[in-house]
Amino acid sequence: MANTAIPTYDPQAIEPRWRAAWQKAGLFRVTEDPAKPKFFNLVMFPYPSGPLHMGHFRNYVFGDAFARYKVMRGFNVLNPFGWDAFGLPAENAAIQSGIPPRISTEQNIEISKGELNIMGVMYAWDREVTTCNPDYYRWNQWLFLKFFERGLAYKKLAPVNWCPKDNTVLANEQIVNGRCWRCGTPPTKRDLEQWFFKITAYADRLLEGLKRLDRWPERVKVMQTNWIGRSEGAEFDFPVEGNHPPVRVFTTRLDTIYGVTFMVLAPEHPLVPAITAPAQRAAVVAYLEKTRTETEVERLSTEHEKTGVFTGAYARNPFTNEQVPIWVADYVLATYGTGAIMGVPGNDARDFHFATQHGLPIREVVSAKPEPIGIPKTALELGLAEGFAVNSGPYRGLPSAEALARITAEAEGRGIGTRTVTYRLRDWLISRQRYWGTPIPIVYCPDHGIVPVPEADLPIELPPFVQFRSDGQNPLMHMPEFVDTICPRCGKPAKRETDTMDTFVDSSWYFLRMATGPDDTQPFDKRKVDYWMPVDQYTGGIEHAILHLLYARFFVKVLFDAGMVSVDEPFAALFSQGMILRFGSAMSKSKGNGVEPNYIVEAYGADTGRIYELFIGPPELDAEWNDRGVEGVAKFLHRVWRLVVGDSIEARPDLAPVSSADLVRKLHEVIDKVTRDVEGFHFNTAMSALMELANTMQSYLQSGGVRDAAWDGVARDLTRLLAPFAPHLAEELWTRQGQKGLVAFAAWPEVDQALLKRDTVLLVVEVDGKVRDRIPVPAGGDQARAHARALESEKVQRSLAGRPVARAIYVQDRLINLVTR
RNA sequence: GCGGGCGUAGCCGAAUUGGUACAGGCGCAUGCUUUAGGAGCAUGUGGGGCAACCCGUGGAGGUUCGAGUCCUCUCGCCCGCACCA
Repeated sequence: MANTAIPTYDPQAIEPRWRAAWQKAGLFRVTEDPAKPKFFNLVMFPYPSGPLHMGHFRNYVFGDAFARYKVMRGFNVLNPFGWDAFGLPAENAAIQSGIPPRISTEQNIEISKGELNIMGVMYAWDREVTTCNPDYYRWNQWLFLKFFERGLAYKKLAPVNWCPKDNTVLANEQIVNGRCWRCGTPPTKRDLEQWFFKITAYADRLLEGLKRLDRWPERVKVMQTNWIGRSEGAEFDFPVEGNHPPVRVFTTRLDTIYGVTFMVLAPEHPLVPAITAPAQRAAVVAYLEKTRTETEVERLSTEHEKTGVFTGAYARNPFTNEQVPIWVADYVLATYGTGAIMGVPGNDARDFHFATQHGLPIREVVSAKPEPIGIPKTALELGLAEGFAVNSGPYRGLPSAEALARITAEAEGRGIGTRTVTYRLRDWLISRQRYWGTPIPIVYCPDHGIVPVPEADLPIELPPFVQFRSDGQNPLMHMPEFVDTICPRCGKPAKRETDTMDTFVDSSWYFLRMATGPDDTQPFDKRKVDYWMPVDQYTGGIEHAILHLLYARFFVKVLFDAGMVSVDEPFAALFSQGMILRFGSAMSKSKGNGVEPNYIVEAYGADTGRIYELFIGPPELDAEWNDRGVEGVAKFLHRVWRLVVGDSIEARPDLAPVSSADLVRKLHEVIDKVTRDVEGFHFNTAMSALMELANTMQSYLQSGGVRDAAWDGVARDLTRLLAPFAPHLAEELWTRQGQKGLVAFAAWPEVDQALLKRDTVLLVVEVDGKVRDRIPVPAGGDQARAHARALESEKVQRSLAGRPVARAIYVQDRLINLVTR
């Protein structure tokens, strides 16, 4: 059947030519043109780890296809890329290999860029951002100073999470299941002076903003909401017997105050040493030592065991005037609320376990009825805590909510408590005791203490070449030429901060830099940023649901308050794509289950790889890579080639004929479907619609259809529909169809609603809800006519078996249901 | 434990508001091509039954003319949070 005069589809021969053409034509080269509608399309920029695999490409192919589509829809599309280039892997690799991070990073970027290119993934490279370049990180330092000026960057001594493997501290967000997010090592606690960003000041704004993000996945919003963990309650003072200050507790259930039978302080609570009685001192000290040396994992593993010791001190319940013992226990966290709680074992499952374990009394204060019904025996029954206050003095018999309101009012009236809101969110710890990051622009002066580096002295450059140490310490600490400086205020000798910034600082504003392009005078250009922001479509992995996406939102809110940007949410629409799995787990270098882009390009061509990634499954779900599936896509593209370029097609007169009108209608159905699917990021169903169109074109030719003008129109539109997804093939076909210019810049096909209409539809006929026949009827017909036609059907008559039709349900052009009962 | 989501063919998966269950791909079967192989192309393909028909979206009920879709219960799987007072 192969006609030697017709060239076959040879992707390796055509693809490089079209990539050169796009570069020459400036695909994705943009300027801020107020006359055109803008579209900021962004994929999360990666860490430059060198060779990519097809798992990485899912994100890039989605982004590239979507950006190309938006160009065809007439938008001024900003489609930039960059490298989140600071961070531990390069430094750790350098310690192993001796190659400086700067060099290995550059090499890795070149490798990755080459692979993006051969897959036809194009970007506005003139706006590339590489975070480890001084012309980027100097603006990190500049922004740090702005945060410092606004009181949003501060230093404090705090018990922090220390990763002994990575030799650095970690932010709370970077502890995943009690382990370091990067290397999986259980962190230990250390008391260190560290730099923080005051993200807690924005807790409510970060929550409120989520409500407006209607084009974000629900699960990401839920995760962020839980992470921020807002809870309303009251702070409340318990006087301590003896000459001690009162202990302040936070509770959301002040209505249970009559049930307090003990109090608990966190081991790190500052009052613990002061109030501990001499007789208990040894036991308390031993307990503090034990909790201190335990890792998070060890504390988690003893989850159900509520350890603690009595301090020997007593507090007084201001409502009952009862004496209650004060304990220390590590189930109370120093970093949440006030670091102290009132123990209400009759209503709180944790307090119940603690009381049971240590023989403390349990009193019923919440009951299902307005009178006591007896203490619940299991923790399960606790926590179902809404009911009526009982054993609660003047408040007994009141519903929980009312008791809460009244007791809170009394506490406020007596000046011993106030309504407060507490968050689970902690301030963002940004110090890292590592070399490969942005130096924090601070100087320590013996006379002036913490002194910010003046803007004019920026950047504080990271020494490009350093001697790494076997003990894992930050090499900067041991470089006098870096550390020794003078105080910007008094000129006397002073020391530089040697900690560097968390790399999540770098990624919190890179999109603003991309919206600006190269600029020596400022971190970003407000005019350009106002034009491009917010990001209209942001695509990346779910692993950043909290970390990066929360930090970036925080940054933009701060910059909004500073008048530097005009939006306070950076990402209008977010898409979190699933991973590509192979042999059951995520593709990765270490597992050796990656598929290399080079292999795909050489074996099938870049377009096959791209379409397969789009077709493999629902974009938001993980998908298993299947080598045979790739071949199926390759067959599809070969078929498209034969159809469009004009190879002969075997006639099949035995098949149901496809008319020219059928073909054109199918085209418009597919235009409609693909357009809606792409807008909704349903690339898998968009690809299957394109396959259907090709199958219909095949059937048309098989049943004797000819390649006339209508056919040519269909072929041209198929080419345009393919352009964002199989861009090389589409360009080649476009040229072979005699079209001028690049299909990349052609207009996206429009649906002709009139052509979607059918003259005749197949009406489903049901009898008592069961499908009995399908009959052709004129489209848009009325019920009476359809009913009459349905009754003519032999199959319908057989089903009715003479029974009268009691009523009929009619859905125009879809079905008629004849009901006999 | 709390929160979110998901169970459809041998496999991956489609199905506006409740209206023809299974589009598209893989696999499989058959055929074509003088094709050296597991290549290429085409056709067919949920199960049962000779047929008329019957059955079929994890399971059991329910609402409805009509349920993959809505409701109740139940089983299984995945993800997130996890002593947050």
